[in-house]
Amino acid sequence: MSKKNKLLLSGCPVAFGLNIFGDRWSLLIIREMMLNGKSTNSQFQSIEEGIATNILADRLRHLEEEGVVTKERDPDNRRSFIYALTQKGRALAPVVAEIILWSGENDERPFAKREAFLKVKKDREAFIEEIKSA
Amino acid sequence: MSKKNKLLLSGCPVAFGLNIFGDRWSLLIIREMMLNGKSTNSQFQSIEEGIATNILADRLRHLEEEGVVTKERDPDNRRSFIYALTQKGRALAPVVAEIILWSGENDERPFAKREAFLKVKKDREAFIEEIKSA
DNA sequence: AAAATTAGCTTGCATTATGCAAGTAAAACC
DNA sequence: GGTTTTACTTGCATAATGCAAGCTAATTTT
Repeated sequence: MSKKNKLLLSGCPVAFGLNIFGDRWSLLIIREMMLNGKSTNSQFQSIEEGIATNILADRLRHLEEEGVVTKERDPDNRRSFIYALTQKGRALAPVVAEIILWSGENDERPFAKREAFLKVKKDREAFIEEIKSA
Repeated sequence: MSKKNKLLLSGCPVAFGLNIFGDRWSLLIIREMMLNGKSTNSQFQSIEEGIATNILADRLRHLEEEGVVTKERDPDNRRSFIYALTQKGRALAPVVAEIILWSGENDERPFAKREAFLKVKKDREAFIEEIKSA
């Protein structure tokens, strides 16, 4: 999402959001933080869908620039950085929750993972609250 | 979204959704159908952000293949096609609603359009119901 | 204290997606 | 019958993504 195209200039809220997380990877990185407790570059590199290291670096930089995540040295291992969701980033929990709900209702593939779906479906508010108060 | 990459094979619900609407344009097309009553190729071509005609054709084809929209001849103008959201497509209303809410809370640009945000914020359920029962 | 390893990148290059302008075909209008 | 409308497709330029290798700093190992 390094392009400065017209999406930026339309005042539309959908376009605004897409400019920040509307690409192939950003929401997957955010998913890892929200659902799987990942927080470092190397942990993100191991995400199942396989993100290239240059793209990962670009997306983390972008999310940081947009105020969705923070980047800080890990005090216990100073060659590592810890990425964490900001309040603005945690506020994306309802978006992630609704995507999970929609996909859970529509994904008929036998290998579809339903754990997250069942959790959100059981108690959407608890799921969101858990992330927001993290 | 014509790529057959690993996102398809991860059983993750977030990845499943992204494969269907996680690109720069699909949700904008869906937005036009949900919010602005647009339904034909030429109407989509006039969306403010400016989509190329080949990309538009590709995305409409993909959304149709995924069962999000239907494509039918306009009986009143047989050179035109009418695209309409399926039940599966209308079920994306909560996703769109949450993106609008998040953006509305975070978009500080002076030219940000707040109409949709205010509407969803005032009564999220009514907004969703209006789309689902359309 | 050197050597090896870990972590987080960057770089160069191939592949793929996107964007733009022009063109095509069928239907409708005059 | 000629022009316009509608929905595309095509060819080509530009940009994004993916892949493998390389680099630097911090840490661990020997």
